Amino acid sequence: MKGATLTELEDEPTEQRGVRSVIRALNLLSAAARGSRTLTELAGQAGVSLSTASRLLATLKMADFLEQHADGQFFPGPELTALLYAGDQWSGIRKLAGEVASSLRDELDETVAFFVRSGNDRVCIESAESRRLVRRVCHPGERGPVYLGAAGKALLAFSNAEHGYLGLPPGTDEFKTESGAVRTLADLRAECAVIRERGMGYSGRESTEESWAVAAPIFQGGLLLGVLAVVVPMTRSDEQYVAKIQAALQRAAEASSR
Amino acid sequence: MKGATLTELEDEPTEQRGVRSVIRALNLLSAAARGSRTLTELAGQAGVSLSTASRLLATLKMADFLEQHADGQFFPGPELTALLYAGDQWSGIRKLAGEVASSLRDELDETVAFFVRSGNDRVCIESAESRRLVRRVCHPGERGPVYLGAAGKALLAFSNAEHGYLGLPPGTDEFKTESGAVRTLADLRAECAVIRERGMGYSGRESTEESWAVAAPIFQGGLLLGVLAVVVPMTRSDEQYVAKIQAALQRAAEASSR
DNA sequence: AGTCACACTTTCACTCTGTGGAAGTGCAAC
DNA sequence: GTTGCACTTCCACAGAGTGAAAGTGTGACT
Repeated sequence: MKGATLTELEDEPTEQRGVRSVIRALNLLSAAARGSRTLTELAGQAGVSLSTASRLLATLKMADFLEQHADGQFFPGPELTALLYAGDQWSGIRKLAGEVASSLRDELDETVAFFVRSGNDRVCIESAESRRLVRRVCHPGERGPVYLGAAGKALLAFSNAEHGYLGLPPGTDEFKTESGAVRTLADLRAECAVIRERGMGYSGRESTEESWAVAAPIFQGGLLLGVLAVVVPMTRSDEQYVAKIQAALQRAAEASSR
Repeated sequence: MKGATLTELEDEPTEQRGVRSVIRALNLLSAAARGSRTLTELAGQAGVSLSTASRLLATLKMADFLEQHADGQFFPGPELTALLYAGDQWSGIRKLAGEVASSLRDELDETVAFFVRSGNDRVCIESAESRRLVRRVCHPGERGPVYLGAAGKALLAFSNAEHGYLGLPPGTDEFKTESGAVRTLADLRAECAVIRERGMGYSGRESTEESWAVAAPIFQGGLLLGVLAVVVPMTRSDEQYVAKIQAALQRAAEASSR
């Protein structure tokens, strides 16, 4: 859960702790933008006392980052909307992403998602969901470190590395996958090389225990726009099936690159 | 300028003043999302001392709302991207909006924008810019009160008024247009009636001195999604031209309503 | 009508957080 | 070398932000 991660910033023992009231307010804002509505719910998510939440929410409301309907519920406000759309670097890509994703979904009936790199995270900006009873969902806004999962590693492998290198926190050279496996920076480099060679990223049980994924880059004029990923529950993971999906993904990705 | 309006919250003499550090942080965030990059610039825009700005920006960075490149410049961070795509109430609409806007732009070679209502503001979420030398620009994220301009008034006129009535601050019954003209609440009601009758909003020198606009509603299943607006510099405002644009807009809006 | 439960707001005294001036750092230009 | 600039860190102090508790309002159940 995301709330937890952010909240941790508050009681980070060593190093800088940031401005407390600001961190709390941002937590509340995130929670509201992700669908929490009532004061109590928001306060809970952000781990803040009711009175404090009330005060901070009032501030966010004054600044037009949130609005409050007559029944007391909080919703994203106009300034937040404006901010998000003003800063959106991907508006152009998204249309393409949506089309590719849903046509591939129709072909495979598996969830297909489009990821871009933002800072050191991979963020899903568009997805088309499988219609099967057992499915891996992946909603726009899903976010995680670039160095985990097929999509993230593909973003790393095919980017021209203008960003801070490989996205690991400075000084780190080991990290864990969701299943507990330990990877080193050298592993990661090696994986990226393999991915570049194969033209496609693959991962199993990495960002989620129960699913695997393949991800292929989409280029436009030699520039990496993002990656197209097929995410599948572990319950469907036999060899031929994986091969079939890889082939379809390859085709789709190449068709939409220019 | 927007910065000023938000900053005013800080030294509002009477009534609640909100949590100071939060307001300042939000100012910095707005400024960054709107294109300010360096510490000094951001601090200036938000009216905050350098040391404070530095501390608050560090906090925003820790929370992933901003990221900072190697050269020190600040950019919107992954959490903002995630929020944009996670909470987006308009994701479905936006695709449609983009298509309609750019095809109408191609037809008229005037800037076409798509507005939705968020709180008591109209916000541009998509636009296609005229290619003429003299043009009115309108970027996604542009925001203003609902009761000003063709787009805003069209949003008012065709909505089912579920929102707080007409969007004027409670107790107000007069307001000024950009050109200084004074309007009353009664005027506004009357205008809305006319707009409903004509099926289209019109305004001249209202949200900007130097341009006029027409705006038509887009419905989906009887529900107002937003309005499509053509915004044109005053330098092109003869009668036939206005009529031509109105006709084209009407056609486009009806074609994309269902 | 009366009681209870719940969701939220306001108050207030205390404390610890956030503040801004000044000093420090690092870099690029001259 | 020296100067100027952009930014960061330090620190003592003031007052901003905090949370417990009391207050308000609403809706449900009896």
